[in-house]
Amino acid sequence: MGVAERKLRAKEEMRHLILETARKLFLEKGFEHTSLRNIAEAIEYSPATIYLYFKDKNELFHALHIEGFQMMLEYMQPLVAIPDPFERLIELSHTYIRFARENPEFYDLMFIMTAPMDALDTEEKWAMGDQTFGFVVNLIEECQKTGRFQGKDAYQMAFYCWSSVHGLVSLEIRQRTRVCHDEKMRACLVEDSLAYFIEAMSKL
Amino acid sequence: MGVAERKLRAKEEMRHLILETARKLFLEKGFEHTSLRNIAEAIEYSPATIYLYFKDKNELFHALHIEGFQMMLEYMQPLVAIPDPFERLIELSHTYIRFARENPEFYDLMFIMTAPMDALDTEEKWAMGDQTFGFVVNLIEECQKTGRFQGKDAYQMAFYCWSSVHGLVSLEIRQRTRVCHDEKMRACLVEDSLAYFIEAMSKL
DNA sequence: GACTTTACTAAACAGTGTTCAGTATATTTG
DNA sequence: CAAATATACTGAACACTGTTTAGTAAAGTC
Repeated sequence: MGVAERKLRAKEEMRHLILETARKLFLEKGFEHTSLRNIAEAIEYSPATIYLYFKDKNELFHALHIEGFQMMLEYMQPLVAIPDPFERLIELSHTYIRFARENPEFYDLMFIMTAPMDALDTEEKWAMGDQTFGFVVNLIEECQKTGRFQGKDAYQMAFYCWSSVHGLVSLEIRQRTRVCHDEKMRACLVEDSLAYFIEAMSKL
Repeated sequence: MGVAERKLRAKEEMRHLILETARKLFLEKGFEHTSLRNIAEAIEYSPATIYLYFKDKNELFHALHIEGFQMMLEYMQPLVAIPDPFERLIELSHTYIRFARENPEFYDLMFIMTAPMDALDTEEKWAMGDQTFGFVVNLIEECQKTGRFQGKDAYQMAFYCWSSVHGLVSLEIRQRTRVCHDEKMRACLVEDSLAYFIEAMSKL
């Protein structure tokens, strides 16, 4: 019978509504300044209702952080057109930084905040991160076929690349570029450091 | 007259008591699970008293994060005995990681959390970070005198080094090393990546 | 001894995430 | 169709949080 199916669909729609409203509010006012009560008010339901669709706030964060990875994937789409894997790796770094800068709240959620990770059970792995990371590993392996990164472990190398770019971006997002007094220099601190990274990679 | 001096001393002692108690509780239960009320209870004063010594919670965090930099400085002390600047740079990286691992809460406060930075006024610079960063810049300049990093900007290079090591450490602290399923590999993910970084540095 | 300053606090305010008993509606069953 | 059950939702409470303010009691000054 179609009743059960309709109910299931309604339940999923409600989940979606909560998620989209949460995302909208988070992007408008930031994570720090958005509460479950704000979200509940926006969808015109009681706060308790949210708990019928998400175990707790961390699980809501976790669901949103999956959306973040999908967004990131869209950013990365154009990269497939670049034939040379090393050039693709360089462009990946630039795109990664651009994603972080254009979506700082999402970047925070995906790679800095603890909340979405707390929603994972102990010993449960980080599926979204895992999948995305897999692409980088493959890319490194492709680079190795063209003679680069010889004798290096692709997995290890991928982590190194990721952490290098994350280091730059996360310092900027969390305001630590304020060590730099010169405003002009601060603006290109990340880009110029990335240039050093790329130079280093080309020599490895 | 000695009355004013005694009062000033008492005020400073009280500030110190709050700070030390806060530090103790933060290290015991973590920042997330320690409130101003907890701290007030521990020192057997009312929560409102804390506001006579600190503008708000962020300022307390800021005061603590200065203590963190002093702790870090102590970690770095033995490095002065290393004559070669590049070797000193390498050892600095290792020590930095060791500090982060042995004091994750402090590392978080110093380089990841936004709270202590929010305590700074707009356009006010980050004094502690600035001072510490200065040492790295000097170290890079010394390296340049021995022929390394030619044609690179020392300041820019220092930021690149810092961000590289921070990237590794912050991913670990904020649980993103969970992308790695293999527990054994995960344990040395940071160290092995650091080895790649050092190799890259030696070729720059 | 009266006046003022200082150090402190009780209580409230406005918010947070979360739980649970209860209700109204929708669906299924006899 | 009526009774029983299942579903979706909520009001109100709980136990917190950071922060402010009016008021108090002691200490210091004149």
